[in-house]
Order: sequence, then C-alpha cells, then structure tokens
Amino acid sequence: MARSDPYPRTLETPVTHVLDDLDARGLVAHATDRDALRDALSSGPVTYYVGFDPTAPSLHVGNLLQVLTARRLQLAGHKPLILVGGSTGLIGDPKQSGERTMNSKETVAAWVERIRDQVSRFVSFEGDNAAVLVNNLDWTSQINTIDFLRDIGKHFPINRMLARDVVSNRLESGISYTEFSYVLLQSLDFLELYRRHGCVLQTGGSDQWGNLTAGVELIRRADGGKAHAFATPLITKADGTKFGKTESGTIWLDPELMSPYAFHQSWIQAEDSKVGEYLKQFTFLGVEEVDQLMAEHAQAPGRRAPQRRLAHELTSIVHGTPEAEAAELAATALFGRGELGDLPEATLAAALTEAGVADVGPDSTVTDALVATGLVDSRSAARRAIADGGAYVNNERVSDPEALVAEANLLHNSWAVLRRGKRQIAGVKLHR
RNA sequence: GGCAGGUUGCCCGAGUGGCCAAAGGGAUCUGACUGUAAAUCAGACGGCAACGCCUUCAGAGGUUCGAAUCCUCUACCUGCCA
Repeated sequence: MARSDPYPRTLETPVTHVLDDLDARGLVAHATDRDALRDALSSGPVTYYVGFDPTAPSLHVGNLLQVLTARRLQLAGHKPLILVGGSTGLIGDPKQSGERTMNSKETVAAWVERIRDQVSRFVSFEGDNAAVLVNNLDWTSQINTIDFLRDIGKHFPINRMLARDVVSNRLESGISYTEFSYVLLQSLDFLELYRRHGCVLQTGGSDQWGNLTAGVELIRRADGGKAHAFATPLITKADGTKFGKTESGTIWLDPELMSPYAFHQSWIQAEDSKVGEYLKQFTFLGVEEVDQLMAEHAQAPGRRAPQRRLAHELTSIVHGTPEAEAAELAATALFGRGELGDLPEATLAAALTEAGVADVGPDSTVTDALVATGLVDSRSAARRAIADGGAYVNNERVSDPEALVAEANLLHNSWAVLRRGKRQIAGVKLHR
C-alpha cells in the first residue's frame, strides 16, 4: 500500500501548540485538566496511547479518526503506542444497544492480526518517537484472578461504576458481569502502559470518555501517577446521526470490505454544512487552507471543490494515491457530462470495475441486470425503480422493465452503465 | 406469589372476525429543482412466473366458510398488589 503525499511523512517544527491545532480542528470534545495536559505536551515528548478492539475484520472511519489523531500527536514529536485489544476484544465494551455477541478466541486472534496490519500504515515506526504496537493480551493473560481483584478491583467503587452512563442505561435491559468489568481491563491497560512505557496520555472517541478517565484515576490511585486523557467528538452528519454508518453499512477501511471507489464516493457526497469540519478533522490540510477552500466554495458551490478534495485526501491516506486517482477517474467518467460512448474502452472498463461490474447473458433484461449488480434488492424493487423513472442505461432513462440489455446501445459492443437514481452506478458486461 | 396489560412490517405506532399486505409518523428509495450538497414539493416503500398468487402481525396449536383480531399453551416485557 503506497503512502501518499497528503499524508505527512516528516516531523515539522510545530509553529502552533499541538493542543491548539487539535482544538482548531474540533478534535477535542473532552479533556482532563487542560492546563496540565498542555504543560505535559509542551515539556518534551509525551508517550501516549490509543486502543482498537478487534470487533470486526477491519477498522472503520470512526477508528480512522483516532489513528489520524494519534498521527497528529506523533507529528508534533510525541510517541504513540498503538494498542490492539487482543484481550479486551474477548470481553466487549458495553454499548447502549445491548449485550454484544461474543466472538471466538480464534476469530478475535485473526482480527487482531488484520487490524494490527491496518493500523500500522498510519503511524511512523521510524525515528526517536517511533510508534510501538502493543497487544493487551500480553499482560492480561499473565494475571491471576486474585491479584486482579486485589490490585485492580480494589480501586473501583461499585457505586461509581454503576453511575456511568452506559452502565446505568443498561441496568434496565441487562448487562453481563463480563461487560460490566470491561472498564477495569481498559484501565489496567493504561496503568500497564504507564508502568512499562511511561505512557501518560490516552486518547479515544467520546464514547470512550468514561474508560479514559477511569484509567487516569487508576494510575493516580494505584501508583500516585499523573496521567491525562482527551476524547474526540462523535462525528455526525448534517441530520445529527452518526457519520460512517449508512443504510448500506459501515464505511470500512479494508478494500475487501469496501472498494476504494465506494470509499471515495462516501466522502464526495459529504454535505456542504459538514465538509469543512471533515476536512479539518480527517485531513492534514492546514486549518487556514480549509477555511480558504470553504470561502471559495461559498462563491462556487457547484464545483464541490471541498468534497473533491476531501475524497482525494482520504482515499489517498487510506488506499494510496494511485487508488485515489483511479477512483477519481472513474467518478469523472461515470458522472461526467460527456458522452459515455466517447470514453475509450480501457477507461470505461476501469471505471466500471471500480464501481462494480456484473456479467450478464444475452437474455438478460434491464430488471435482471439491476438485480445482478446489486443496485436493487429484488426484482420488485427493480420494477419499482423503473416505474419511478429512476433507472438508466447509459444515461438514458429506462421505461420498459423487460427491455433486453443486449438491445441497448452497448458501449464498445459489450458494456452498459447502469444507474439508479442520481448517484448509484454499476457496470454490466454482456457475454454473448 | 397475586392481579392487570402488552409483544404488529426497518423503527415508532393504529387496527380487536371478512372491505388488511395491514392507518399514521419516522427512516429509506425515486422524481422535480440543483451541484454526486441541503431544504422544499410529489410518488414509492413484503415477495413472485404480478389484473393473480405466495409469505408476514412474538412462537406452537385450535375454533371458524374466513383470524393480526376469538380460545389454549409457551417465551419475553410492563404496570399495580404482596
């Protein structure tokens, strides 16, 4: 996976205090004693950590924000520890919606490996402040129950654990002792990293705030140590719902779970009212540069310059510049105002491959093709889309659900661009 | 333990024997406008070999020509009283 231009590779002399930069980007939703945190970050390299639990085979955009924030701190000269939760992933952080399904140890171990690889691409392992990868299974597997209850459990008053939002919300619906205990393990991680690596800062999403502060507290109680934490805000869409969870699913970083083209699309469709925030939170563009871009956008909104830039930067960071460029070319070809027939076959084939292609036979109707590409869920939905006037073959609206794909004006004798609505596109290749 | 009520489509929620694939709202999709944006207005919104057929109203069984609606049992939830 190629590293990309927009992803800074070198440490720069910080002109702005890193905390001010994070603030300007809207990345600090909660923080422990800010003055103390500022002083710590000013007085030399700080070792900090952020953790990822293997709850899926890939990280998603929510995790991406965390790892990019870790990178920002590293660029400011601080030393990252990237923790993969080999043990915490076996327990499960309690979530509002209810008890998690436990995954087998084998599954979790496999996911640990995948996530370890994935996360490694976003931080640098070179230089004085090289990142270090750690796995909490390394220390929790050594601990015995009695020591755990005496050394760790003793510092956790039950009344305060019960008062935590997630827990109190779950008291009605039920929460297992396993999940209830999660916070002890994450706090233990912080304490362990504090002792082993002198780690004094933990970052995470705002949903982690309770876990973060619990760790700070444990370090104070157990070792009399001073540690810090800050949490990034929940990233939302214009309607207030969580960004990264669409109807069609999660925005994954793994190209096997989500193609670079689809990933690119999910950014390019960012709302005007949010794109500026996303640029500041997710890219390495300067804050002034983003403001400048937004000012230009206000003058020429139709160009969608911030969205294009956002999609380019992030696809480059996650999938590499060549993939970003391929996704852009595909989008330009497919969404362009020009004639699809004018596209050279290689360009068309490449663009459609990015978007997704289904192979169909000579008897395939437009309805069949819509289903085959996954653009619709059922034949009924395909007919509905056609009846709504929302189905297009090669940019021409389809009116007959039984029309044969083979009888359309095929591009280069075998390709058709299927579109549903304004922005869902897939390719069809006819095999005779 | 006793008494009362509840479990409906993706979510909320109406429906208490046929006119029910099931009101209304939200979400979602599409159209118009535009910019692969938002807002607004309009339409759609279980499936299929589709003027018909099939599968759905917690699960299983029963009554009936006919059930989401009535009866029995099971599971889960909510009040009130011990």
